[in-house]
Amino acid sequence: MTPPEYAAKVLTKFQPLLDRTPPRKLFLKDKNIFYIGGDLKFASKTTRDKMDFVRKKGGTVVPVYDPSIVTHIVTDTTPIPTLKALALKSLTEIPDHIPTVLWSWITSGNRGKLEFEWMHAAFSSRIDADSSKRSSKGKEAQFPRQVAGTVSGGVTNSSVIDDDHHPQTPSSSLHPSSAAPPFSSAANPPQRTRHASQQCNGPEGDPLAEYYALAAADQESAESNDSSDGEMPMDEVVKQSRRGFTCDQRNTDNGHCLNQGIIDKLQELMELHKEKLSDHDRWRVFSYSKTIRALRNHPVQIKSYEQARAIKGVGDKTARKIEEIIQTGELRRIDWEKTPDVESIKNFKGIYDVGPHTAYQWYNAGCRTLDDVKARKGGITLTPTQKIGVEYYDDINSRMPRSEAEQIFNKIKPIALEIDPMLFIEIMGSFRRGKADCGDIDILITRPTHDGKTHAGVIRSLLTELHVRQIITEDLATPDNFDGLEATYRGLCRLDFRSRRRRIDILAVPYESRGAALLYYTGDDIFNRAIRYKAGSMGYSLNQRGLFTAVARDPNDRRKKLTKGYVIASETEEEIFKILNVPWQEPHERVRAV
DNA sequence: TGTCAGATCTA
DNA sequence: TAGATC
DNA sequence: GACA
Ligand SMILES: O=c1ccn([C@H]2C[C@H](O)[C@@H](COP(=O)(O)OP(=O)(O)OP(=O)(O)O)O2)c(=O)[nH]1
Ligand SMILES: [Mg+2]
Repeated sequence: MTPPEYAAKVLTKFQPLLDRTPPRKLFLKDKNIFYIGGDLKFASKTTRDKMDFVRKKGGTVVPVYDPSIVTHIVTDTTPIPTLKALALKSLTEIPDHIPTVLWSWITSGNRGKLEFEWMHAAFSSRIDADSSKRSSKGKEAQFPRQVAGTVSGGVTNSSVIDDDHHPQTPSSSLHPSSAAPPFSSAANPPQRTRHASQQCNGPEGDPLAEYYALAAADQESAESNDSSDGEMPMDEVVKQSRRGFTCDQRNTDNGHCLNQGIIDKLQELMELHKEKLSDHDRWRVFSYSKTIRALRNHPVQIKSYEQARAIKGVGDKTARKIEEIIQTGELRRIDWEKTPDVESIKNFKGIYDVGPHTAYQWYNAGCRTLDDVKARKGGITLTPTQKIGVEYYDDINSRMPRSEAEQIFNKIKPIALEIDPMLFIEIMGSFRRGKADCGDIDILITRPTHDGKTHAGVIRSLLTELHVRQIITEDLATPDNFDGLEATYRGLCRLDFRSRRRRIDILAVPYESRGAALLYYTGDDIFNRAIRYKAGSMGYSLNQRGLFTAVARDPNDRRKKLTKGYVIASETEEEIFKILNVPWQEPHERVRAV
């Protein structure tokens, strides 16, 4: 568990406490305090009293320093211990919107109203730090949107906004500044109807106590090796990386999200970028999805550019967008990206085996609707797979209840076991993650070799049998080798003759690869990419066969492997997690998609 | 400025 | 090899 | 789009 996660947990856990005291006395409401007492590892009596005080006044005590969460650092000690507590090497690394104040600032609230932060600045060098600081960054000029119609007849809609020339904010002249309603109305009301509950009391009445030990322990293990850069921590200096690995961070079980308004807008924009063709747009989607995930797990309402910017993965551009959403409730870039092709492209891509390239090809051939495609308008051609995709368009694009996936699997499994009772056959993907609905059925097959036999040949038998029984009805992609230990199959299947068609995938792997295969096939896809990325950053390579070391890559084309490397783990998921220093997560915890 | 996962199947 | 998909 |  990472420090921010502790913070998040604590924050959500004690939110209900805020309800008790009359609002006007809660002068620390919305303040997230990181308090630095005398001793880091041990919360002394007075420290605990102070924390209690903070909470009583509506504040939140954050047990671990995370600049994206903390609003105030309260310290009565000198810079050195303070920096140590923050894991920073210089006071200048503290963002300007987080003031470092003395305890006296907190108590000043007792006189009716908190005094100015600068009056209680702990360090003169940071006297200018101010929590009320808002973006006030150099405002970007406004740009007129270019000829709107340029792309419509054009070929490659790649969301061609070169950011240097067309900033995210289209001119208001085109979108007559229709004074949008303040964002607050949309995102504000975290109706606190619940009351403080019993569960909040930990040992000794300090509900945070249990977290200190955990956090401290975790700090050590996390910071000692997992700097997310994979570089050696040279000195004592631990610099706060802005990069982290998505696979390391579980989702916080946020019932409701304080930043839903922001998320909705960014998501809408992301969905538009998904329909574009260029690599640039693909990476934007990658980036936005990261931001959205971060916002989902963020326990605090984002209220400023600075606050947004403090979140890992949120850079200048996105922070500006968030600021716009906060201030106006709108995001003009959405209208910019909402080009006429988006809808057609989205529909075309719904056809199985049609991706961005084919979709635009057809669009440029004059197709606009599915009927156009069916009519082969513009002389377009379809592959056999795509024809199946058109025929079962609706089936393929609907998800099935978990129970149906289970029923189908329960038909398939006995058939497989009849072929070879020693088979290991499991249902994977979203089903294994416990999802209530499944986009398809993913089946993993392998077989122990203790008795000197293998599952060679069973894929052929199984597929044949499933066809005969009309469980599998169409093939989409058949294995390279039907009789090997490795095979991937894709097709359509159905529970019975009156059921919808469902997508089915079968993966067979050698027994030694079962751990890596389980890991891969459980996903989700984002989690896989993240853990593989982490592996790569640590000098390993991870795929469905195993975790490899010493994989040499072509420096010119990094996708090309020069050496296969050596397997160092593949039989269990656990060993792979362990080596990669990824906290163990059950399948249902490996959800990263937004 | 390069990287953001790594593999299989099809045409 | 590129495109689509897992 | 973000980050090293
Ligand atoms: O780009 C991808 C897609 C999928 N997978 C892995 C993870 C995923 O869990 C599994 C099965 O893929 P599928 O497309 O079936 O996803 P799912 O997680 O099962 O979700 P759904 O319910 O949409 O099928 O294959 C990847 O590693 N990368
Ligand atoms: Mg699936």
